[in-house]
Amino acid sequence: MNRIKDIAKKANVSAGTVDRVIHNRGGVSEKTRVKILKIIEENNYTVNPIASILASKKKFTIATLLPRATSNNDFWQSPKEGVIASADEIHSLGIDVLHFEFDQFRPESYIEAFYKLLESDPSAVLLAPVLHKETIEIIHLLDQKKIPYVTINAETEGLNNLSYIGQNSYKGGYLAGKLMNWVLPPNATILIVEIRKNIDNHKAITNRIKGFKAYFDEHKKKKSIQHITIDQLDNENFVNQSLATFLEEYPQTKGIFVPSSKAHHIAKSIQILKRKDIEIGGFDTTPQNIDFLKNEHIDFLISQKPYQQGYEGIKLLFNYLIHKKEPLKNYFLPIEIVLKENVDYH
Amino acid sequence: MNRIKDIAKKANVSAGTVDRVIHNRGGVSEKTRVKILKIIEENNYTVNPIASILASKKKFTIATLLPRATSNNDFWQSPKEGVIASADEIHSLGIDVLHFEFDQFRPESYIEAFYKLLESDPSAVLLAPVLHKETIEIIHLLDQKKIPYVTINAETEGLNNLSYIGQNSYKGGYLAGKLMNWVLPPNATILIVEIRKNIDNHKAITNRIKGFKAYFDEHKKKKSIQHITIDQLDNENFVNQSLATFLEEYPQTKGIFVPSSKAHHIAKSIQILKRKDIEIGGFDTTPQNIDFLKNEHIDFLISQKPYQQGYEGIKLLFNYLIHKKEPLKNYFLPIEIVLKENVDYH
DNA sequence: GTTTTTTTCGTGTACGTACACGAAATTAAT
DNA sequence: ATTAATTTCGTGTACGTACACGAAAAAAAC
Repeated sequence: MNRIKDIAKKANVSAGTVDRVIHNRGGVSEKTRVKILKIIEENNYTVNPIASILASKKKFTIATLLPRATSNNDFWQSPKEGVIASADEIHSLGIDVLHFEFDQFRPESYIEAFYKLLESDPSAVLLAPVLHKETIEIIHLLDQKKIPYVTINAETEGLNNLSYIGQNSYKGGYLAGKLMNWVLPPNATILIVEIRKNIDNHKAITNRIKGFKAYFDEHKKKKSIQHITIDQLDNENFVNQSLATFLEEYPQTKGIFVPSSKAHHIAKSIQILKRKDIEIGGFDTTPQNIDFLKNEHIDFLISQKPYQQGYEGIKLLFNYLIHKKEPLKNYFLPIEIVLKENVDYH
Repeated sequence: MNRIKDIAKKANVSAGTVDRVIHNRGGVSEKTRVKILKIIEENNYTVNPIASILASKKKFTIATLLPRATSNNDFWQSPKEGVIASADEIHSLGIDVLHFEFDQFRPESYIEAFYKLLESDPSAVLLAPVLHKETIEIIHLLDQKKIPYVTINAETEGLNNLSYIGQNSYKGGYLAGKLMNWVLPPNATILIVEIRKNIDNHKAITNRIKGFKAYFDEHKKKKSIQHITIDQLDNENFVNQSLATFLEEYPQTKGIFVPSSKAHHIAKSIQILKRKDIEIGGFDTTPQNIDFLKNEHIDFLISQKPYQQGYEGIKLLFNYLIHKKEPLKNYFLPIEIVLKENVDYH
């Protein structure tokens, strides 16, 4: 038996007093406080979290702020699923998780969702700061209210976030470089396809490209690396045209690196152009990407483990709120290589 | 409010009666039983596990039966760490996890540990049935006592296990085949190095080899694949000799596949023999293997995610015992590719 | 020394469920 | 109809902690 009662008896005080000491609620003389702490120490007593949660009326709520998944194919579906799975596990432990979503291409919807989130007065927040500028502008409201927050997916500097959970984008690109080098013959030309213009917020993509190039630099593989940017991804003809034009100009192109989750668009065009000799590598195992991985028009994908970002993020906040467990500042998730041969166990 | 009391009130019975229905403890007329079940359904009431655990005196214990890790470098260190981490998380929820270990090369120690485990009268068991024959002989004692058990790491047929958690070895070998093919020039000879003779229990290794060869068969890559078996791994000279002899006979050898966790021994010899042109692939990210991965004498490793095997195994049993959540029969963990470039985030 | 203020701490109830005990209701036996 | 046997169910207490309330003790003010 090692209950609050037992500690109390050993200290010749009541359970209430011990409780006050444990929770730093004051109203206890320094003398008895020290005595009780010593006895707690000696008996290495710890509160029974089960009883504690039951007795405590205070309900914790964690709010999440993530881009809305526009379809089941969307990248953002996965973090959401991870969040929900984690939330389910801790729901019975008195934690509620509220979801707030925004349109990642409409900054104003981000701000709007953020304010709604604030109104819910959460105990903690999980957010994906993909809109960098806006995040910097409003994040101080969380600091001000002393609401702890964890960021996922987008590494962002200058935040007082409790932790970041996600991938090291540079290393992800670097690994992509290695894989691309593996699958390509010597002296091939590589094309890097960027998708949107002026996306100041997608630092991750920039870092991936840096990492990708760094691999070739460091290994003295003198490959020609070209860039194009394709804006109108939804316009299939436009994509085909852009690629066809490029490939005419650079016939030695044997590899295409897509540093975003949109490799499947490129793979589709390459399929239409009947260029079986071109290897494609990209990021994120969305259903569409997986389709092209399976039919061998995409050679490799690198997963950011988005599900885990959501899952671990919620779990971390739970441990912080309930068990007062101080997390690390950064949790870099494994950089997972997904090929046709292992995608099914992914 | 959705408490047992509320359900009781709606059904015009007392909380005790509802409790009896929930736990199938009998002593309730069919009529009221059905009524209560209906009301529970309608209000989708679920017991509060917190209060339930607190009120329940019954303590669950999960026993584990795993090979002893002979050093921190040992493969079996990881599942153990996963088990411990998972056990820590649920300890406060009233679950104790007891560890039983054996020497995987002494079957009698396995039997001995098994009987000790039985004496502890666990609520459930997690075991790695690496000793196949012995497992088949004694596992019925668990069935007999109706103790549910989960197996990890070694896929074994003919067991009444609740679940299996581990890798699909065949697919692991198949993937290794693809990677080996990527890194090798055409027309290279490949050597498969088996480590111990007569290990009837390591079905996984056999399956990996099958998968490995299947890749080359299916892709019509006419590579010459040779085998050797090296017994005395600890005898470094012997290993060097064996490899040197083989390489003399087959000078075209450019790749070595080690379908076990012992690739580092081979890598060391190849390093000594100064054959930088030979690529090595193996399994399991033990510290020693990682060392050779980092110094580029091993090209790739495939991880079985041993930590997750332990972690998820305990978690699954917890959910089964406490939340009565029926698990799937098989949980095949991701087949993770580990290269020098992503090993640090592993 | 008395009263007032402040500090310190003990008591009691609540959290939601589990389960023992025994009372009430129903059914069976006479 | 009475008693006995059986079924059905209500009550009460326990699990260990949190926290409000207010009493007792100590300190301060007069």
